[in-house]
Amino acid sequence: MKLTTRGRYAVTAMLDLAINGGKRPVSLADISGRQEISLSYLEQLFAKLRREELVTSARGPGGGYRLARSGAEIFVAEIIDAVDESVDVTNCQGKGNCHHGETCLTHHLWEDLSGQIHDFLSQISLGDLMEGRGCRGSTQQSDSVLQILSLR
Amino acid sequence: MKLTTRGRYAVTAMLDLAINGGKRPVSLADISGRQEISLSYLEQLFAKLRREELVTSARGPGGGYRLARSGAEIFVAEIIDAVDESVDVTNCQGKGNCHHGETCLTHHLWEDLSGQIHDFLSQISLGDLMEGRGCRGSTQQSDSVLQILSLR
DNA sequence: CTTATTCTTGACTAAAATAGTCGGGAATAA
DNA sequence: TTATTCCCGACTATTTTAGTCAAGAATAAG
Repeated sequence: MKLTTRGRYAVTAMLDLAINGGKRPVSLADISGRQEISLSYLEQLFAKLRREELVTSARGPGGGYRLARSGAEIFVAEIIDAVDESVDVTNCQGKGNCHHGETCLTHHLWEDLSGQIHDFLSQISLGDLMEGRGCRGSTQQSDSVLQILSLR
Repeated sequence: MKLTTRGRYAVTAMLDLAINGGKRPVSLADISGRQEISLSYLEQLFAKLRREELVTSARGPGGGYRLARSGAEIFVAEIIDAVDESVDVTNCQGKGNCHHGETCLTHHLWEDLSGQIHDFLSQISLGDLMEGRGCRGSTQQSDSVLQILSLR
């Protein structure tokens, strides 16, 4: 698992879709306008999201994308995995050129950290994010996400 | 906090220093040879590590670098912070262009995740890594790191 | 004192990843 | 029939990462 701004874009876009997608699908043009992400870039991202069956698409006027499942069943980790290619395993793994143990040890460190990040993001669904805090207005909101995210 | 291969290089190099550094300082040429990291690249990294006072240097023949503190007192998070410039805060923060709350929410998500990663890596010292598993030979080792890293 | 060693610094280059663009097409609802 | 929207591949620009190069300062060892 890799964490880049691409993953952020994807999660933001999916969250937009979860919030603004009711009965009608949501067009990428709408998401692009609201989230200020380049339309063509969104197209690239959603091609991957569709391949991973996180969204379904409908062409033509009034078309767009829908979540393939409910927001409560789509987790942040899935979204990131869909758009960010997996990390290339470095140095010692496979090649056997592990000189003194150090390389291998740090390798395990990164692998495990990566696992922890994955676990963390696998617990958070789009539904959780939707219930959480907004940006404008009140500072009161449901505690569900705040607990998970340990936001103050 | 950012996680890149640069951080991996730095931790690997520091671990090499922790293991091979006894009374005498360790030259970058040695680390370069053992860890197969470009000497000049190491120089750049150690310039930053020195600025953050994680290592001390000695010039001249027999010179090199030493850990500024004992390995038990130097944590992985410090090393990564020293070499990887802090992440640029994206979109909604500061600018106030937070359209519907979504942007802001994901922003918090990333911030909190970043905090969790930082906490995780702040608990692991070079000393912990040294006590852990090597690459060659036996699969038996002390449990200290294994517990922290939850390696099998 | 001389010299080889090693850090120190800054500028530069190469390669890779990321972000974004462009154009042509296919499906389809209005 | 047409405007809308997804679909797809190739292309470009920008940024980051990794690595190079060269000149110089400190210093231990001979």
